[in-house]
Amino acid sequence: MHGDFLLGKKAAVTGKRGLLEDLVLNERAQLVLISIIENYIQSSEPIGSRTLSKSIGVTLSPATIRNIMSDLAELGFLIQTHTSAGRVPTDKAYRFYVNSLSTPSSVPEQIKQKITLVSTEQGMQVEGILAEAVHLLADLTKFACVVSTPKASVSRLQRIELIKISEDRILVILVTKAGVVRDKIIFVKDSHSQDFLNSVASFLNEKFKNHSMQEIREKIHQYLVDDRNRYHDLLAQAVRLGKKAFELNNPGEMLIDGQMNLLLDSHFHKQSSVRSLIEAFNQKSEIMKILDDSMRQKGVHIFIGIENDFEQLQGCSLIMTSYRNNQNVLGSIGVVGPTSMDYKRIISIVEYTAKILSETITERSYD
Amino acid sequence: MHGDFLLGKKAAVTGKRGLLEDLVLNERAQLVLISIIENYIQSSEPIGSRTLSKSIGVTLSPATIRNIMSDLAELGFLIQTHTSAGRVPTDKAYRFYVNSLSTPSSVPEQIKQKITLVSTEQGMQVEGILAEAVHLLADLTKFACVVSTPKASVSRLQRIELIKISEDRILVILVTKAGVVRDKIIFVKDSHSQDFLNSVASFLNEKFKNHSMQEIREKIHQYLVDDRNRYHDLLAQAVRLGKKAFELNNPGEMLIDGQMNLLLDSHFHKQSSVRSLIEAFNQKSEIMKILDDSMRQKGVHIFIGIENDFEQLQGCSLIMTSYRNNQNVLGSIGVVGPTSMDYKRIISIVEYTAKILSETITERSYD
DNA sequence: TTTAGCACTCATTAGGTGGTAGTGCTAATA
DNA sequence: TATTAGCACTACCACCTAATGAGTGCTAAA
Repeated sequence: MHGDFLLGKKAAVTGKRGLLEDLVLNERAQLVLISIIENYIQSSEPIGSRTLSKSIGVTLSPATIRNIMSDLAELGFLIQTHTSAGRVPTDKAYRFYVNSLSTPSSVPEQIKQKITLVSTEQGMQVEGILAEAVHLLADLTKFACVVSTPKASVSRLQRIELIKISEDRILVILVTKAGVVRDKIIFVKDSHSQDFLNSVASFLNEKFKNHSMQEIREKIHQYLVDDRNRYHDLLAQAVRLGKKAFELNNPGEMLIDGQMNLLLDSHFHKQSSVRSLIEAFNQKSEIMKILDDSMRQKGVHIFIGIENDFEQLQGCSLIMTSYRNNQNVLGSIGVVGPTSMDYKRIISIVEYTAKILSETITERSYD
Repeated sequence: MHGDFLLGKKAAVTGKRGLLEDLVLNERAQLVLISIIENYIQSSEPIGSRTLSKSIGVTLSPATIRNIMSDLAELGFLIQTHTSAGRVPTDKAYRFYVNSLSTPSSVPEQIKQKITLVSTEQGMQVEGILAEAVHLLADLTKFACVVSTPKASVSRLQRIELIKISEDRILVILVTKAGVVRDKIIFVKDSHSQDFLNSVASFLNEKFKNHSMQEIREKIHQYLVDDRNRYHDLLAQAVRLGKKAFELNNPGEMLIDGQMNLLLDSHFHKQSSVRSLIEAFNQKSEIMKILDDSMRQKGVHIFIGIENDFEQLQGCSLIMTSYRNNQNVLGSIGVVGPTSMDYKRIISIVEYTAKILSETITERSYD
């Protein structure tokens, strides 16, 4: 066998197309591979040597290309759906392709103009802004898009308010630094006066402003186990109410838009079963995990095919990135599409949308 | 022609199957029609005379049935997809069928047990409860389901609260009688003290408790045009803030669940284009209209095929009903499915779910 | 190292066949 | 008169077949 000839000399590695890490292909092989991928992204038909030899810039006979393709297949970049069909890029090929996109392409001015969020003008809350952003993204990409709402546990307290609305119910309002307002109702056994609630609230505000919900919960727990506080009545009551008020009842949520887009995407039907997709979207928790993961890392995060851990989504690629305010990373936003998506375009759109979203939310923040 | 023989004598009209209004079919024709419909609902295959002659209770030869079918077709209850195919019910037939379902069938105990809302236990707000209800409904019916959130304009004020969260921002909390909490942030030019906001809030509470948002807006408008109030500073300020606070910024919303279910329904692919469905769900406003309409009427509301005004949904049937608290109708909930759905079953499930939802929300109300 | 040529594979398409489920019509029957 | 049996006819469907064409791998020549 002579598949070795693709293994580039050092010269190849320093070629124009920035090669990364362990992938070593000579320049011509790269050209062919990228050409196949870009063709396939456009047509979603298997690419044959003859077709390629025409569309590729360099003059190479179909036979030569066949040799190269054959070797690329052997290295796991291409597969055939059947003998005598053209070749189709594998996940590995897309990974190579995405890595080779060194300079992120900028968003066309025309699309930039479309990426604006008008919900702020209508005095909408953070959730409303996120809903608009994810809808916009779905509209531009024509794929399914997801966004996670700011995590309650990491967000820091700007203000808490307790409002008596009936004898046994207290409305708790939490405003976080990020400008998110959460309300919930807690039920109490004995009635409290509004005055009392006010002093509890101001105690909690004073004590916990700027602390994260997580921290607050821990501190309250401390108070509760600390015996000495039992004797101070107001404090004890305040802490007890505070415990209820800060109890996590809002598991991080996510918004989905454009699921249906996937189903009429021609690229899509060829590779993934509709049924598993539906299951995937019904079981939000798994997608949440992926969103959470990409919150922790900077920049755009790309999962191609099997690279994500969620089996039902392994026929898809995910492009995720985080959004933030001045101070903190708040959540992430991204798209779910076929592995044969137009990465260049989608990545740039996701990136730019997240940027606009971040700016919009920063305006709303109290940091 | 002898199609006339289906036109029932008066005797037929008083037959067991309750016939409504203008539809006059003799008993045997009804039996055949209903039999066809029920067969088709089950199999979603065109029904032929031979098949029917076996499955139907009465002994009728295929030839006789053919005669009846031919006449039913002439009257617009059946169509053929092509010569020599069996017959398929039209919208008119389903309408007849639904009307003939005089006694609403009860929900099987087994399903009743599944229809429970657990979100209340987790201290969730009304929106959370609605989300759970619509998800449940989608799960049970395997169709797409929608629910409209309580209309802001008709809901009545329980309590308003104004909270200063920064120099130029005030958080407005509105609690309605139905237990819905709405928050929004308003921006103001000059800073107000919290004490001032408190007196404004208590003024507004006193003045407007139990009034609908719509009424409140009108009254505020009155105040503003009434010159005399201008000289009373507190009042004038309060009214100005109140105007901002009560401004409608929350257009009635709706939640959708289970859209994807439609796409793998076998009945469905046969009749409606996926594309128009997707458009339908992207353009929520039209579905909102239908939900609004069915809020105004009592009981379950059924739109079969072309009976709804929204072109994109005319391949579907909609089953809608309202939910309420003790005092008011709040919104509506329902399903969107193929015209050949199992009406008996779906109607009863929608009805029962709405009942449970109403009970759950009533518990949350302040009426 | 590249290319031309050739034999081969396999999906897709079009045409043809028999079987089947359905119809409408007519004439016989109860 | 209402019902039924019988028959000719239609159209879909599943199956086969042959032809087409895009693609491959291999080999030998340039």
